[in-house]
Amino acid sequence: MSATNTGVPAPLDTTLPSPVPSEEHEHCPVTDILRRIGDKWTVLVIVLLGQRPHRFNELHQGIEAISQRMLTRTLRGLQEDGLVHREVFATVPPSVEYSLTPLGNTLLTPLSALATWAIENQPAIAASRHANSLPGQNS
Amino acid sequence: MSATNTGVPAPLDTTLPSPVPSEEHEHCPVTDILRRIGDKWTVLVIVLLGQRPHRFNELHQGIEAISQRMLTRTLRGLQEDGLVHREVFATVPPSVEYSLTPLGNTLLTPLSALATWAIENQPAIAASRHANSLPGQNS
DNA sequence: CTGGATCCGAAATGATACTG
DNA sequence: CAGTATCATTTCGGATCCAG
Repeated sequence: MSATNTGVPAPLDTTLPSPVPSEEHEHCPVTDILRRIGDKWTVLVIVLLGQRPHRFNELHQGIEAISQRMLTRTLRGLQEDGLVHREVFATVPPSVEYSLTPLGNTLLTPLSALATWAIENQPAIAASRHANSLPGQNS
Repeated sequence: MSATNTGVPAPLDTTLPSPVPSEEHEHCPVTDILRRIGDKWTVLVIVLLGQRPHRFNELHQGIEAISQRMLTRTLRGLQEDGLVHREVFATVPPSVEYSLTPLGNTLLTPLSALATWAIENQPAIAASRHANSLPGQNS
C-alpha cells in the first residue's frame, strides 16, 4: 500500500524525495548508504581522503586507532562502491595511493551537512542522553 | 560454534549498554551520530515519524520487516537522545504515540540531503559494486 | 610497505514466547 | 496494544601471524 498519504502534506521545510518504498523486497538506498558509511571508520577515511590523497600508512597513522584489517576492509568497501580509487605504484618499497573518485567527492557535500548538524546538536544530544540515563533523583 | 560458553552470565540484551563504560577516548560527534543512525532501522523510523506521529503498531506495520524487539530498541535509542517523543495514552486498549521532537525534526534537513544523494547515486554505486564483484575482463 | 588469512570476543539482529 | 525475556545466528572489530 503505497497510498499512505491521506492528503496530509508534511509541514517540513525539507522535501524528502521518498526514501520509504514500503517494499519489503527492496530496501531503500538511503538505508544502504547508511549501512555503508555508518560503520566505525568509513567517515573518517572519507574525510581524510577528501582533503588529499593518502597512502595506506598515511591513513593508518592518521587515524591511529584503526587496525590494518579494518582499514583494508573499509577501503575495499569504498573501492567496491566506486567511492575510492586505488592506485598502485610499483616502486621499491611498493606504495599504494588512495583517493576519492568524483562520485566519492560528491558525497562530501551531504556528509558535511550531517557533520555540521552533529557538531551543532552534539551538546543537546549528550545532555538528553545523560538525563534519560540517570534515574530521576530530582523533581 | 558449539555452546562453549565460559560461564558467561546471560547479559540482558534489552537493557541498553552503557554508552561510555569508562574513560573511553572521546570521538568526534560525527562518528557518534553515524553510529546512532547508521544501524538498520533508525533512519526508516525517523523518516516515518517525520511524516506524522505514529503508534507502535503503525511503525511495526509500516516497516513490516522489523521485529518488535528491534523496533523497541530503535525507539528507545532515539528517545534517549531526545530525537523522539513517547506519549502514552491510558486508553483501553492502551496506545503509545511516537513523534519527532523539535531536535529530531531538525535532523530531517541534513538527512534529506544524504537521502537525495543516495537516491541520485544509487545506480552508479550499484553498477560499480556489481562491476567490481564480477571477474570481468577489465583493462 | 601493503594487506591477506585466521582466530577470537563483542555487538547487532532476528525469531519466538510470554506478560500487563 | 505495547512491550519484555530468552535464545540463536550473523556481523563487526581487533590482535596476530604470514606473504608478496
